[in-house]
Amino acid sequence: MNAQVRTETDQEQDMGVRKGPWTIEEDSLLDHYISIHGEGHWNTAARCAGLKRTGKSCRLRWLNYLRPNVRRGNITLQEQLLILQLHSRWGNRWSKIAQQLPGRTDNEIKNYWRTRVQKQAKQLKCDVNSKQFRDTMRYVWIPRLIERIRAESESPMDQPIISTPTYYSSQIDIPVAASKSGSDLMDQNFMPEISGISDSLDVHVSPGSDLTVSQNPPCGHYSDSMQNGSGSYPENDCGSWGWYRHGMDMQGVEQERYGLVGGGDSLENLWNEEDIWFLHQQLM
DNA sequence: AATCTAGGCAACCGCGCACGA
DNA sequence: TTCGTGCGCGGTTGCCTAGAT
Repeated sequence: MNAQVRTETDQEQDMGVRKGPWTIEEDSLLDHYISIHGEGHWNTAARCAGLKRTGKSCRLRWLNYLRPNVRRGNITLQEQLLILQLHSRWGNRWSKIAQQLPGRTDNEIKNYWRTRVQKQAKQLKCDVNSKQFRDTMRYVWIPRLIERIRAESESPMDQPIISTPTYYSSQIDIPVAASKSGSDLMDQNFMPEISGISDSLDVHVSPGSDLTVSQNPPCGHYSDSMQNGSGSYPENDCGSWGWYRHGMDMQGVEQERYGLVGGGDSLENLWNEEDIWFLHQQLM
């Protein structure tokens, strides 16, 4: 390293900047400072609050932990569903996705994705960006989640114990309250029979898990028609499922079988705006 | 009971953007 | 226009813990 180019890290070390887990005292100092001066100006906050932390570290601690109304743990089915859908639309735009999940942080959603979703991709022996994985998510997991949401709404006594009661108020009864069954959350025009598709994918979801695949076909088992393309689908503004607009067979099949018309991106329409808006309202 | 391993999560790092001087 | 600073974001790392052996 050029001796004259001092990095931020070098300077932090000189200043005795603390790293690692936050202590209760540090939390208290930061919380107290922000309660008086408000958010922002993180470097100033770190300095004036008497914290030997970087502004970045203070900001992160506040946003991910100290901030009021931060929800922790227990990603709900509805939230999982929304995450899957929004990720399909926006890709790894974690902060943008987090904005649609009140109380959730981008970090938490990112961790959820990496630990739960990517784990499933690993079990499938394929990449999260592969067509197989996307199809599995679309045709198996999302319908499965919707079914579970519907099942829970129909038998509220079976609902799991929730850590944040205010969130799980009666309004969580999504399908009933909005005259939409769980499956209605998915635009039927875009959902072929789940069984048929999942059979063709040779993928089965374990009944008791959210995103658990019980049979793991290597990607090579995937039918040629489903593997049309390179296997990598660069993300675009229309979502990480942008591959769908590239003349994939499934699009033609769906259009033929379900009468898709119009020039819209069929994955964009996997859920319509109303569905996404409605789910979002349930989470507010 | 001790050790190993994998999962989950908090925190850090580096990059890029916005903005003001 | 350039430079410095602050901030936000996505990617990565490393620690802690629970379960398996």
